[in-house]
Order: sequence, then structure tokens, then C-alpha cells
Amino acid sequence: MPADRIPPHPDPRDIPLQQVLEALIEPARRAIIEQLSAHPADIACGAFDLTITKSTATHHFRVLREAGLIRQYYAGTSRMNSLRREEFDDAFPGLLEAVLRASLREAGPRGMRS
Amino acid sequence: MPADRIPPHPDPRDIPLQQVLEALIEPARRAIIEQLSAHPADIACGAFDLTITKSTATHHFRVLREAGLIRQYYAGTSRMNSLRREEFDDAFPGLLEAVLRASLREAGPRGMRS
DNA sequence: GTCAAAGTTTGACCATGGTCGTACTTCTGT
DNA sequence: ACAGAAGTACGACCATGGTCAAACTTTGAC
Repeated sequence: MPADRIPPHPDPRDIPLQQVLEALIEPARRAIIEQLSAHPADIACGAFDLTITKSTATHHFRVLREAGLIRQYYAGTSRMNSLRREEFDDAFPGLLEAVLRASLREAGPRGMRS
Repeated sequence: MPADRIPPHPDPRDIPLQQVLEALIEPARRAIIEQLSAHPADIACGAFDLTITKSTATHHFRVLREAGLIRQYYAGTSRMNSLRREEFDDAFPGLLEAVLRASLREAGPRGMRS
């Protein structure tokens, strides 16, 4: 029996702004979002570049999922993650783009001249 | 001597995204931003519609000012507040607009049909 | 000069949330 | 069937930050 290993995925439109901001404020969670948006394919939980333990990572993935930011599904024993880009943008237009842009601007342009 | 009652106003471009999000995550602080963006003129600290004590409000205003979101100056014994719209938008394009839009969507459209 | 108004500062309290270790579950390969 | 891999769940710990009360400062008005 597949059981209900597939966790619930709320509609981003039903999520209050407060919850979304609380999800995006944690640096490790933003790192997850950044890596998802930079990578073309979905990523397994264990394949992210994070410096935290597995149990902490699980916590972060759940917060992101419940905030409508990521989708999770099983591929064998791995739990895959993908960004819910369109659905989230539809509920919070411009928000993810603004956060990602600021995030990349801080960590991104190595060696840029003013 | 006017003394240094005028607190420091950092350049929004020097503020990390983390600090901005921490400023925007508090509902009372978002209420301040919303009221500033909805009102044409500047607003004194005591003239906001808030349900917190003065000392707590002072704390929130400081957080917003240090995050580059508001400008403060004295008018007599009142401390006036204004939104640093352009400067902030220049540093974090689209962020304030996205947050304000989501904020107003939740509390705003009274009586709207689907 | 005195008094009230408007904010600030300080200190304390407390709830929230990120963190980890440990134990547990579920699936895959052999 | 068994072992290992990949995550999850639970509990505990602890730092951070919002909150208030009380005392203080500064300004404007009379």
C-alpha cells in the first residue's frame, strides 16, 4: 500500500502572507529555494548543499511545503523537491522574484565592478 | 544645540536581505508600512493605528528605520515618519510592492465577489 | 519656570522557532 | 529475508525577539 507518504500540498492562494514570510526568512530555506530555482531538474532532499543535519532539513522542507513554495513526491526512497513557481507566483506575484533577485545579488556577482 | 536626536539612516543598498525580511515579518511593522503607503503625508509615531504600547512602537520604528524602510525626523516634539519608497525600491526592486499587494489583498477587498 | 505631551531607554519576562540526537519507518538491492 | 539508504517523528535545549512597565529626556505652551 503506498500509504499517505505523500504529504498535503495546500493551494498557495489559501496561505497567509505571514506564513510565506516566515518560510522565506530562514537562510537555510532560502538556500533551498535558490538551489531549486537555479537547477533545471528536481532535487532530492539529501542532494542539497546545506550544512545542517537531516532532521533539521526535514523540518525546513516541511515549512516550505506548507507555505506552498515547494512540491514534494517520492522517487523510490528519495523525496524529490520542486519549486511551485507558477502557482506561487499566481498567489504572490513578484514576491519570489524580488527575494531571489536580492538573494542572488548578495551572493552572486563575484568579481563585478561597480 | 539640536543634539543628535536625528537617528542614523543607512543606505538601503547596504542592508542585507535578511535584515529587510526580519523587518517586514512583524505584523505591526507591516501595518506601519501599509499605513504609510496608503497615506499621502508623513505620519507621527503616535498617529498610527496600532494596538501596542509606546515603547513597543518605538522598537518597531527603529527596526524599520535601520532596515532602510522609513525615514524619521522631528517636527517639534513629534517624530514624523515617511516611507523611503524610491531608495528602497532601488535596492530591493519589487519587494515592497509584492508585500504590500499581498497585504492589501488579504485585508483589503471588502465585499468583493469572486 | 513649570507642566504636559511625545518618545526613548532600560530591564525583565516569555513564547516562538531553529537545532540536534535518537529512535523509527519505508523502500531498494542482493 | 536482511541490511543499508533516505527521511521522518519526537523531545529537549537554547537563542532570539516581541512585549510591557517604569523611569528618563526633550520640546512646546502657558
